[in-house]
Amino acid sequence: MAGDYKKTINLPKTAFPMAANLAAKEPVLQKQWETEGLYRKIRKARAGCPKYILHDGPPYPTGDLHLGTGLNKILKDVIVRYRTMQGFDAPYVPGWDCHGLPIEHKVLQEVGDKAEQMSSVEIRAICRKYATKFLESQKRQFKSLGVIGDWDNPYLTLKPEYEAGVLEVFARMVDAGCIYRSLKPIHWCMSCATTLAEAELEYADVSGPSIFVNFPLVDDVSDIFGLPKDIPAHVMIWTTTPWTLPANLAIALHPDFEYVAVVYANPKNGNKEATILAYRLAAAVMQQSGITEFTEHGRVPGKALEGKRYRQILYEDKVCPVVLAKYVTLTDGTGCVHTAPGHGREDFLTGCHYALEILSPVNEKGFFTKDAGQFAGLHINDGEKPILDKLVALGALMNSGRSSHSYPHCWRCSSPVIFRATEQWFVGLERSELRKRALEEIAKTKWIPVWGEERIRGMVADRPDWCISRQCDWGVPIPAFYCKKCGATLMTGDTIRRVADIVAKEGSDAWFAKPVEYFVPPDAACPSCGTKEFRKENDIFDVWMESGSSHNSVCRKHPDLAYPADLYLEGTDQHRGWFQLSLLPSVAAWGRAPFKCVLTHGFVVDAEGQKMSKSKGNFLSVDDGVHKFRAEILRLWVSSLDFRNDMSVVEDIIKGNMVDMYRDIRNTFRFMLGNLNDFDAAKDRVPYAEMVEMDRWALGELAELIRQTTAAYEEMEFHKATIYLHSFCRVQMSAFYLDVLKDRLYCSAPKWEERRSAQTALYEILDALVRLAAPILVHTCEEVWGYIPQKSEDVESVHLAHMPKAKEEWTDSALAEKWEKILKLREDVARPLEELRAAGRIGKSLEASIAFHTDDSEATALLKELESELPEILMLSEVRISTAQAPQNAAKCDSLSGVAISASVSEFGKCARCWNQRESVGKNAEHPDLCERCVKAVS
RNA sequence: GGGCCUAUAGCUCAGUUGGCUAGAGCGUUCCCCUGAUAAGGGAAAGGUCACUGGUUCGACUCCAGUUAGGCCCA
Repeated sequence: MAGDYKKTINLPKTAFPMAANLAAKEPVLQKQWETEGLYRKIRKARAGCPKYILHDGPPYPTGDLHLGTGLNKILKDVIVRYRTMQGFDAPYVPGWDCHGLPIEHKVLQEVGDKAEQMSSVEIRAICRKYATKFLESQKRQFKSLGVIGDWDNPYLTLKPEYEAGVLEVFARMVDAGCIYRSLKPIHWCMSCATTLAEAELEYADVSGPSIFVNFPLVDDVSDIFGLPKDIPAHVMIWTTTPWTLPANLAIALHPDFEYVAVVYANPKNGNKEATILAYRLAAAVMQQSGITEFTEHGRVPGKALEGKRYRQILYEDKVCPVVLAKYVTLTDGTGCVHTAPGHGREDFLTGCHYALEILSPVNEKGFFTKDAGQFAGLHINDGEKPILDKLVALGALMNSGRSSHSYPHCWRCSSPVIFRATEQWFVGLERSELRKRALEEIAKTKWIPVWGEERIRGMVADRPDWCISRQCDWGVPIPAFYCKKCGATLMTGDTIRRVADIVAKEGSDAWFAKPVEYFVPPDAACPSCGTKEFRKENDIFDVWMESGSSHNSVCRKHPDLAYPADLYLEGTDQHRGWFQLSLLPSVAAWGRAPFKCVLTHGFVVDAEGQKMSKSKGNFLSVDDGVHKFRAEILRLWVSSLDFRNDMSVVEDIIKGNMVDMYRDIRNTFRFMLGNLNDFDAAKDRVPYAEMVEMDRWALGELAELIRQTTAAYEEMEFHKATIYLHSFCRVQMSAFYLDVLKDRLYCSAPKWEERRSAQTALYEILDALVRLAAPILVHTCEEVWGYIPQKSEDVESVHLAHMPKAKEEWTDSALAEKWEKILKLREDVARPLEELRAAGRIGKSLEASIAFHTDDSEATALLKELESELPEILMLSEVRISTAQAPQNAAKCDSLSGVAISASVSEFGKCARCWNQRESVGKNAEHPDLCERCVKAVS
């Protein structure tokens, strides 16, 4: 009876469940790793090994954790685990960037009006609480992704020792001469009374005035343009910020553009006058100003007008120069640019070039100062009208309208920001050749992808000096002292280190809580006037200075880490952010880049490729991702993408493709585990040379997989590693090798050599596969590891194990070549079988018989050589080779020229045990329903 | 507006120095198996290589531009 024979075959047996049940299993494994202290065990196991330092870029602990931040951590985790398994000591110390405006802003909002009465120390305490709360939430989410690291001891920029490390870097930068204090126009929020970094600006379209103003020339230009001497000449400018006109100190022309003098009758008084503007814009501007009758005179390049003086129209006795600047364009305005060095970045540069005053007659709340003369005391928003009125009265306002353009706003209070010159601390890019040295370090660093180098190079080459002052409370103080008498600055490397020592013990709160005497060296005197009384600096550091000092506070200080780091890995937005602002302090303080290699990834975007944001409603947090897909699926998804591009989240795709992909890999593991159930690697292993050829082929494929996958990990091309792993499970294993192997595994007697041969191959494959996949499928591979009967490496966790190495003997190119042909042949055979199946004549391929028809001697020779193996390999009842004419319906054989294939229903009896249809069935008297092999197997 | 980047089947990716009919896996459709079974196997359909020009005997590949999207900056 068939039922009886079923008991005699070796069906796979394993407790490894088919259903992953990740929702339940992931937290259990994560908890287990935590309680068993896996991270510490790994450190211990790899102690003394070469280090591989991936230095974590600190996220900001506020709001929901973006899935992209989770993706970043997953990528880091894959790298850390891979390096660990390659035998490196690869510690991972995660960190958080805890200070800064966003938290302070939120806290101040929550506290409300009471904030006015609170001290800095009190506000900072609330900020600390806020940061800690979100940090813990983010930590939990990162851990839920299966990311391993020193979660119990992360680095936090708010810890005293971290803060002291920032000051140490700063002290060295001061020693190196890179730090200076200067008046400089910077983005300023009038309502918050603070400077703003670029990152703290939000651009929005605003509608504002758009005016054209004539400034009367003092110097004579009649010869240049061929004008009558008696006509007063002007230069016409255009501006959308009339309130900056009191600060006007120059008018900039492009040196090469052509300028003309236009003569017309002033509509206000009918007087004939001339004004200069760019030739290409002249007619349009005049017509726009409602002047239809005018004549153009001369045509000279801007450089011909350099140094000509004009009168600052708002002030009787002020004379300013015409200057040249290459940033002047002809897209808007007149080609003559109103220049206020105290109110614009380019204006400032031009001002520096021409040694103009950095005039900024506006105070911190936005009111004109006495330097604005008649406008003093007015708020700039209220000053617009008086200014325009005066221009009208003077007949200088040629045109006045409104225009809409993009304008920066404070991210904190959303009010429009201005450029205002104030005293600030700067990192000077030209000091101590910082820019040059930074560029050299960029060239020495490996950038992945390569265009990252071009990107950051451009940014560093063009960036202005770095303003590191912030007028806030939540941060590390800039440890400067000012003489109470003369205002001179006292700040040296040594005074800073003195503060750093105090901060290391007491935290930066001390600066806000203790009097200045606590910090100033006992005998310090003002370098300028000798006074011994000082006041403390109120400004704190830009947070980038803090996170940019992590190379010192973390890499140099942490016992597990090292400087420089092997790798920084963040999104490509950090070329301007953390990468650059870590590079500058590191180069200034220690003379080299803090990293050897920088890897960047794209962003997580929605299904349409649009960026995810809360306002669009397409935002996904890490928690959302884990709940929807589970960490393991998310990890597989992240690993399957080419992360150099943006990655779009399509929920159905992740749920469909990734879950299917996961299942393929999981079931491959399960099949192998089930069939190794009775295999004792110590006793039953078959030496390579004695293995069945197909099993040797499988090991050859495994060797290739190990090579390819390892190379992909090495190049950090995880999507390739993932494809190789999946494709191996799916194509080489499930669709072919494992399918064919079933007969041998199930139907041989348990101890037969050919069965042990197959098991040997399966054992090696399982052993290698589980490690190759472990950096990605951290939970599943750990689960599999627990089911492997005799591990080749006696460690409790797969994450303590090493990456597999292909044995040299496994690679047999002649064998691989031969089997490549066989696999092609298999595809050719499948088509005629499909026809039989469609006709309802066979079900499984074992019921069919195949005949190769050929008169080609080469093909015949090859087929003859394979004849005896082919029934097993192709899972057929019988394979015949015929030199007779092929029948009409024979199928073409693509892989062998001159060969046709015909399929027919086998006439042999079906073995009741192995279900093969073999000639030998019925030949044995004792077991008339068995084939020859099965007779042996049951005897 | 400027710098950098991306664009190949429904999805994720290959496509070497320009060279036969552009590949793979997944998904889809149909079929088989029921001894991996909420598994497994097979077959088929699917692409104007974003678009437009140019260079070339020949372009997915090189060049220019356009469109869409991303990051950074104004």
